Amino acid sequence: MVLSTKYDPSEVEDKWYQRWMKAGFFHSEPNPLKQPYCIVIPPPNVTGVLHMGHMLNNTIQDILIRRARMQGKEACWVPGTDHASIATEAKVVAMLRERGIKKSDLTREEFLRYAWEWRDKYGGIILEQLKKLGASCDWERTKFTMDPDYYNAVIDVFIDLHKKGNIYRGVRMVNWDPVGKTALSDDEVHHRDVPSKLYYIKYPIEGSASEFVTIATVRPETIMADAAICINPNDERYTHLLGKCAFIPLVNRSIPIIGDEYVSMDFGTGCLKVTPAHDMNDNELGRKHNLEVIDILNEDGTLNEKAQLLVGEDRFVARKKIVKMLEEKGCIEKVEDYTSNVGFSERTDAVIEPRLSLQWFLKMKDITKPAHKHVMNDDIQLIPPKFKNTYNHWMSNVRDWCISRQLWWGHRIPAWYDPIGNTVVARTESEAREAYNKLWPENKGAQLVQDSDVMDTWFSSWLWPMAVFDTSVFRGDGNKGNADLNYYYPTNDLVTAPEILFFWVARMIIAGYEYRNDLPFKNVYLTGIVRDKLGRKMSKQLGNSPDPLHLIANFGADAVRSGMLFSSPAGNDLLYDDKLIEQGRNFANKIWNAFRLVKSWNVTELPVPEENVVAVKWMEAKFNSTLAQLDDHFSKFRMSDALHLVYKLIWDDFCSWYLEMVKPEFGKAIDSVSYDSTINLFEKILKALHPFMPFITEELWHALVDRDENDCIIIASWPQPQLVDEAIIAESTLAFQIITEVRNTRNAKGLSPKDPLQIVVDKAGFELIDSFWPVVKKLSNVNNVTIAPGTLANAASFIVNTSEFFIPLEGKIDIEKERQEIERDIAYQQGFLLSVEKKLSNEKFVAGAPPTVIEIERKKKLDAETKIKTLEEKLARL
RNA sequence: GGGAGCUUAGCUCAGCUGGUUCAGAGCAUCUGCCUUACAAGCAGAGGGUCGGGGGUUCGAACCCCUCAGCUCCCACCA
Repeated sequence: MVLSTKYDPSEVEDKWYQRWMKAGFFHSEPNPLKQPYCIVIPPPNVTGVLHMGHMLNNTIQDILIRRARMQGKEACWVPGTDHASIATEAKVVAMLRERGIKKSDLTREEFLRYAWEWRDKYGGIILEQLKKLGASCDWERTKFTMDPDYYNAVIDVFIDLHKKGNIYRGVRMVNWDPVGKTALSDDEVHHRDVPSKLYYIKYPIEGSASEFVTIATVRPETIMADAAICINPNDERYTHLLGKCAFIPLVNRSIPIIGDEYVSMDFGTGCLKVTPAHDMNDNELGRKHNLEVIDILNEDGTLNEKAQLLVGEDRFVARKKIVKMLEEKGCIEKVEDYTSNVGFSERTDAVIEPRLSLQWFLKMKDITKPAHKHVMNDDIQLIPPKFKNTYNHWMSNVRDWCISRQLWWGHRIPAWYDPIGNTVVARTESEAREAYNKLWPENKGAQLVQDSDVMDTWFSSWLWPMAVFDTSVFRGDGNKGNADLNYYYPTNDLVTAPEILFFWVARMIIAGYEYRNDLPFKNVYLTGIVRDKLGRKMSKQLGNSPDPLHLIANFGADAVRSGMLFSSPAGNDLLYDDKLIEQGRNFANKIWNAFRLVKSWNVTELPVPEENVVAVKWMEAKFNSTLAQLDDHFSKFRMSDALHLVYKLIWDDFCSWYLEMVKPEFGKAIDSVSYDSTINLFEKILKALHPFMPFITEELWHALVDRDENDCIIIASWPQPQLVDEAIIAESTLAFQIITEVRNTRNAKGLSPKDPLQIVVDKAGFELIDSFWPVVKKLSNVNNVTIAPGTLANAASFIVNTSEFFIPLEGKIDIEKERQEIERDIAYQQGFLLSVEKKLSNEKFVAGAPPTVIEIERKKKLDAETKIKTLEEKLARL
């Protein structure tokens, strides 16, 4: 069999993914004999396509799941998608527009039919892409937040929380998108600095013809909605106006002049026009001072009748026109250039209008308490822990959650209204009718209309860790849940992005305590954002995001997975560079070639060479030591460090050292004992690597040894930690130093690696490594080690651990160069010695430092003295 | 404005309780090698006053103060 020198992942990856699926390795069922280990996927938007953020996030989840599976746990990774009401509705609207259909021409039912059609066609794409990455999700459990049972669960929650008095309907300021005609959550609003103007407008004071008060505003078109003028009560310039009234220019409506410390004295004129209907802060102020709310804008951003002026004009057109009108009236004192921070809709890019709107809200104050507490006391751990502070800050200042959205795609609010504004909340129209008739028997027969809004997407995804298993526990009827829920919940780890810590993570914790009185997961691993190598966020506009599927096609999923992880500490952003993926590919290739080497060996019954005995013992020790560190890294979610460890184990320890130690000479066979040991070690290493690089490890697992097709590494048992032979590792360090020194000597003297050399050393030096001599001889091509006291002339020499080693080299020594090197060494050692002596002669150090530290310093001193002595002798010889 | 965090090699970052695993890793760079597993490789090497200043301590990358720069989150002053 001829194997290519390059590893080709393309066939291998699809082949194994299919076999794993066929064998059902991803599927999990409750098993009382096994410990459950469960992750619920952060459900990607149904509209989504895989981007680099998903790649990182899901790679980490897959690593955790695969390792847990190998550890013998009942590993269950539940996949699914989120209906993402705003994003999906936007895509459907866009699709309809392309077909020449306007949303406004459709009925709700017609629109939803298109929406489902769309989701049936495109909704599964992202999950298929995850398969390419190797994600070992339990696809039989795939869930969608608008599956019928999930849909009903969301309705149940609304009804239950309403019954408990936690959901109410109220007039509140929301971020209004006048183009999308919908309320947006704060995260759907992006702020940008835009150049604008600050207009100074004069309001005449009532009862004093010549007196004015001047306010500064960027929104002159809203003056008709003013309810007051506010000054700071400490501002002596204006205190005399308190209690008086002023006229709004053009419309000549009288408004009171009030005082509040909210107003800053040094901004603008120190006088603020208060417009409760069109500004968040003014709204607060208005509520505080009981001001009238005058809403002069329509839902599309045009002025309405209440404005009296410019009715029907768009707000920005109105702004220009009103400025002109004010100028004509002489009401503008001056206009300044100004940069204001304006909110834009993430979806339509329209300027956000703070707007009063009748919305449904969830009271957050009480319901958040357990969620707050259990993160602060570490029942739920955030990783990295710095996010605890952020979480605390947010949970201490929660606002009520606006849960209604003016969209059609989503869970429709189960509220019905009669023509005079009475409201009933119920699961179905007939239940609503029944309830209504009971409450208002006198209105029996009145027309009931269901609220046309749907709920915020997060109001469904906050149930995710429970609802993926059981959607029947949200009715508040004491249902304790099914076997799945009781087995898998609480889940173990959640892997997600920090930017949705509040929108999603916190709310799942809230829902978990509300409906299960238990945490939804124990650990929250917050990944960083994937940026380009210049540190910019990846975005479509910049075109700086590579297509993950292309990367997988070009480099293989294993390379992409490991490449991403090479540089991704928890919570830190990842600066993506193709170099990382190349490194991953090179790594796969390295393993492949190690396999090719081992596979090329002829095995026969031979005596085991001395160096192989040492090599196997050493590699075992190295493996066990690495495994212990690996398990430690995993326990702390240090995934990148864990990978680096395995990388080093394979590349340095296994390939560079171990295989070179046992590798038979060209054309010669290997003994069966060494071969079996090598296979055994290789298998263990593949296991340790499998969570990171599932495909190549599975391929080699089968290529290395003939196995049954279903005897797979994916279900093989994770290696057991064993006692580490520290002595052999310590000895190897010295042996490797000697080998390196010999190689260096060769380099320096221009000697071919093919020419064998000799080493002469005294007894103490020889005994330094004892069992490793055969290894040293093989790896540095030394054919003879002689024990002789004293020094050797005409030889290169080096010092390892205070012993001097000589390599006889007739006529190859450059005396002047040697002298310089030795003198430099001596100078360094003397400086070092001086600092140690200084430390040791410091009485306070000797008195204060722990004995072990002093002992170490004493040894340093002794070693330095010995080295200096050796070096001086060497110098004298020249 | 409120909060959090960062600053260590050319780049990306480790460095856990102050002391030999303390100045590290990977990548990049340089030198020499197409040596029968691997040039996607092998063998080596160089490179840092741990952001500046001050302090605590026998001892500081690590603790405290201070200055400078950067990043993120929240609220955003009309």
